[in-house]
Amino acid sequence: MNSNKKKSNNSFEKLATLADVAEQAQVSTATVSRCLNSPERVDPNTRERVFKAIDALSYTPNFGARAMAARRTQTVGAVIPTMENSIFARGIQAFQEELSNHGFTLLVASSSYKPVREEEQIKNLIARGAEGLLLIGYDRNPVVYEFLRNRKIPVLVTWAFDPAESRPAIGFNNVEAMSNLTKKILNLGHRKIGFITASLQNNDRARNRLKGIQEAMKKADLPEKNLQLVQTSYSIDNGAKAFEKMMSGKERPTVVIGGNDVLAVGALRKAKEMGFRIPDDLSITGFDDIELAQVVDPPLTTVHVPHRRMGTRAAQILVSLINGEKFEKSEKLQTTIQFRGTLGHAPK
Amino acid sequence: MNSNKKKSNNSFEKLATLADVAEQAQVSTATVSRCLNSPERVDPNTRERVFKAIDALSYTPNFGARAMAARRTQTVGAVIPTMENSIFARGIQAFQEELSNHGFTLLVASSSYKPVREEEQIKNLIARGAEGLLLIGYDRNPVVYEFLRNRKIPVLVTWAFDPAESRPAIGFNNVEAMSNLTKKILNLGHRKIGFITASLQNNDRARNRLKGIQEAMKKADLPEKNLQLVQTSYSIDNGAKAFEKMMSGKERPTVVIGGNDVLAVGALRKAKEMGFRIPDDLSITGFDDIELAQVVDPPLTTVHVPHRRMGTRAAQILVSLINGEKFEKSEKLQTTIQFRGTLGHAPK
DNA sequence: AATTTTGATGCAAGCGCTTTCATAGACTAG
DNA sequence: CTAGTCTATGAAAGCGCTTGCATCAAAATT
Repeated sequence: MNSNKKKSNNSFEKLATLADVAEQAQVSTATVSRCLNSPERVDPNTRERVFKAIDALSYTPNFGARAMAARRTQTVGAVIPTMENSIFARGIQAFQEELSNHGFTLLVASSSYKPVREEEQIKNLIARGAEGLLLIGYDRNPVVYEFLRNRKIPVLVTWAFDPAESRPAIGFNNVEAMSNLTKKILNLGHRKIGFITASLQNNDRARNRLKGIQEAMKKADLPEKNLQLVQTSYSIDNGAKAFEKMMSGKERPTVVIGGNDVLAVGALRKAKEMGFRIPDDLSITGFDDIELAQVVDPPLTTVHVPHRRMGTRAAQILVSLINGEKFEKSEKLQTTIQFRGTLGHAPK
Repeated sequence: MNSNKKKSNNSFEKLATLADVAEQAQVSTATVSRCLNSPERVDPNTRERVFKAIDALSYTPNFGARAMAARRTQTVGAVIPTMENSIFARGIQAFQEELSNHGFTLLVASSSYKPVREEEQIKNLIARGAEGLLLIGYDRNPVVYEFLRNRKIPVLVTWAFDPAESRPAIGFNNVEAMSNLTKKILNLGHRKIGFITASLQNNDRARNRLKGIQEAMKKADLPEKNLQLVQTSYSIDNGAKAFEKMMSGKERPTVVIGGNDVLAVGALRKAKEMGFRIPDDLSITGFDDIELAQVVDPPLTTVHVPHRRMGTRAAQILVSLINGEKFEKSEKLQTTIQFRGTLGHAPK
């Protein structure tokens, strides 16, 4: 054989590395690296040679090596409860767009609403070099927060805003949002309310939405027993089942509040199947205002959440957190009630 | 100060590394590494000491370093056109579940239906160590395939199956699926067909669906002009707009085929707004059978795709491809027509 | 013309891990 | 009792990159 250096540049038994590019372009690895990271610092002629070599070898930098040497990754992580429905999709999309405006890449993972899974995913994202984390809601094992604090990873909570909590957050006040909706509902004469919610455990958002309903009812002097509760997990079918269960009792509510649009839409479907005329016989409301809400019939009255604004702002805040800037106080976004066709007066 | 070794184990100015754990546990880094990767090969007592140290230091392995040293990542990448609606969600979910059964982690990225963006994301995933790639549909710049071949990264195409293509794929035959649907439609007496589709450029799936319609029409001796086409991008609102445009001509179709459920649902919404009774005045069909299809009113007749099966099988195939096994021939999954309420006889 | 400044490049030390090979002690078998 | 076999561990060589520092030639300044 010939030289005992690297194998000939023409065969691909190994992936091309920086060193291969350097050799091919007759420069040092340092120069190649500079071509990639601060091209203005290298002579145009050299630069051209280098890029030619890069092309010729189909070279791509190895992210792991780069991250290790440079000790930064320009990556942030987000773990959301689910990707199956679009509850989080629009917000995350905006988050990611804004992130890339700042030169960051997003890694998303989902937890299936399971705390254990969330913890795994958080560790995974950290291991992969996430320099900051976006998490949904406040509720999680304190040791997770402690761990993150130890590792000095900035965390931003979103999809919730709780004035009683001190950690950085951007979101809406779930208590308030639901309380406002409930007031409207009560104004329409409803006195018996059904609430289909996700499990209240490990879910401050669900709990606070419930709290919002309860507060509004209390203010209207309605006893607690006028509120019926069904807990289930988020899916259209589960919403339908929960609705059926709720309506099988003798004390039927005149309005069913869905913990989110997915549950509400399930309830709506089942309600129509069961022959209810909406909203004359029964009212139904949702939460989130995802696309789904507009296309069902009648279109769903729901709490509108400014998804995109939340995502964009979250990105800005997280980036500044990563850059070591102090974040003075959490930001509250306003929700509004989106009246469509499923909320009406209580029937006689 | 004291020793000039690493700083004291109690302060967190740097993140804990393998070496720190080793020092704290009084073993070599090799042993710590073995504790993590093949615990059975280290003495139980030692092991316990090591894990205690790991806990004490909140240590997490650095993925980049590990990947570099071990030269494998147990990671696969997928780039899907969009996360905004749930077209791909169920399939990807199943894909990911099956992947994790095999000890692999999934990295997902989205391209927003833009080839350039897809290319970036592919490179990004490769840089991050993806050992295999799941891509949607066949259509993409040959240099991308060439690049991937050079890097010896197995690629599996999905959401499509084309007997004329040779690369590994698992999916359904878009021509056939749409042709079957069109036959049913023609049997119901429809002669003027509208098709709302995503852009046909860079999208073999959309093109093949069109081809399916055309073939069926040809077989029924219908002239091409009986097919009206509107191209738009995937969103409910665009579906609605496209529908409006299509109906503004004088030669109105009696059936509107949506290139997917999202477009169909948009068309359905607008149709109802415009006063059409569905399916008496006009029929509408979709493609994909996502949750959306069940909850609109009337529920959407659509082409059912076995999302979960496709995802699961894709994972199995990709893993075996990564393990160097040969993949004999691509797999075709069967679609079915899901009759619901939006397809009826052509009006008089 | 002598000196300083500037710009382009190379050298080499790590970044945090895995893994091969060597070693030492504890057992087993002859 | 000695040679051979295991088992548990450690030493050290990278994996592919970035970057501080050194170097050197050319340009700018005196």
